[in-house]
Amino acid sequence: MTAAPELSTRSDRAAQIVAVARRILDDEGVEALTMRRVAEAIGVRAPSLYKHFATKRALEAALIEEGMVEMGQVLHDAVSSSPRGGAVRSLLEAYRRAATSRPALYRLATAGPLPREDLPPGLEAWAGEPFIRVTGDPGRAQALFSLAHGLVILELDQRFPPGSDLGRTWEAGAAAFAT
Amino acid sequence: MTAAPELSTRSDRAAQIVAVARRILDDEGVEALTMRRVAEAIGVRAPSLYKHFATKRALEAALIEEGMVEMGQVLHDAVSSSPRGGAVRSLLEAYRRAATSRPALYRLATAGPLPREDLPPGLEAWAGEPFIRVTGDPGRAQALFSLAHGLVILELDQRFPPGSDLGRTWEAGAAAFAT
DNA sequence: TTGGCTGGCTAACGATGTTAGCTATAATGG
DNA sequence: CCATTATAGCTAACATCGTTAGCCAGCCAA
Repeated sequence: MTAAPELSTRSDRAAQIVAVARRILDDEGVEALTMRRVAEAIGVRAPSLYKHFATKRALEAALIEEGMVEMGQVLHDAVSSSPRGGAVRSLLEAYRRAATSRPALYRLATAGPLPREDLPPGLEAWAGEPFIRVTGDPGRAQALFSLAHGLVILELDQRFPPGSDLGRTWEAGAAAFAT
Repeated sequence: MTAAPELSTRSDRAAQIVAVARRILDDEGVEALTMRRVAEAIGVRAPSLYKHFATKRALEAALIEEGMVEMGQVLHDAVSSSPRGGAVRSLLEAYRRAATSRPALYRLATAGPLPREDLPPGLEAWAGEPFIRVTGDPGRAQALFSLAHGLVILELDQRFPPGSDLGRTWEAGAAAFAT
């Protein structure tokens, strides 16, 4: 219910860099996201990017911020419009769809430690709110988030044995947390 | 209950390389695991390693195999010796302890796609068996595994907000899946 | 006019995985 | 017992990566 936090403001050039990086990430995958590749797509040389982002990690943080905003919005919408008693399922469905439709960004945003110092304060909490709304309890919220993330990341990485019925797997997860 | 599958056999040198790589991984973290670092610790030059492992990924696969065997053994033991009705909790506790005591190996073994072609057949299924024993259903087993993995990886990556009571989070997860 | 800021550039560094090509030693077969 | 072949090391090098140093052109304010 809380309003989305203030997002970072960027110069035109910086915004363009982020947009181009995002397109490369979505279209060509995470291994294509190199400073030289981003620079080339803009029509500039790699070292020039460092006039706008101190490090590749900082550029990634901008992408992570974008990903968290989109994901948070999707999840807030999902729980707001969920049918009576079906909030957990709506949340999990929305989570799965949002993550698998931008797999590289999801991975970038969730693998490894969060660069919290490069993210707007409050963003993390805001994006996680839907889990609290749906469970009513911080411990249960974090457990449900862990389940959702585990399901998504294992699905993206094809860690389930080939031929697994992932629909049943997600359903079993939802059933465990349904009220 | 199934017996552990046959493991890979290696020459003395290959086994030594894996052992050294494992020590570096455990003691110095994943970013220290480079071909040159491993070679140096053995007293050899990096290109010589390629006489024993075709690629770094193949060496990592050997480490992943080791990790899956250790983890599988721990989980099998945990469900075998679990008190009546407490199998889910025993399994989750064992999973958490085994993963967090070798964080770099756990990450290596679970981040990104499995190099299935470099792993002994049956190992993956054997390591996952305890989840089926405890849930009685493949869908629920995969969901419980997803929860365990999500909890562990988010904990290792410090993705939970600082100050979180992870004990409560794990307990909430166990409660959702307890029979 | 001058001085500094902005944002490009080239050249280069060090690290990484990996390959090519050479060589010494060990094993094997006639 | 010698000849050959496989094993396992070596050096040199390559391409790619993030990143830094140092230079310079243009613009804007004092």
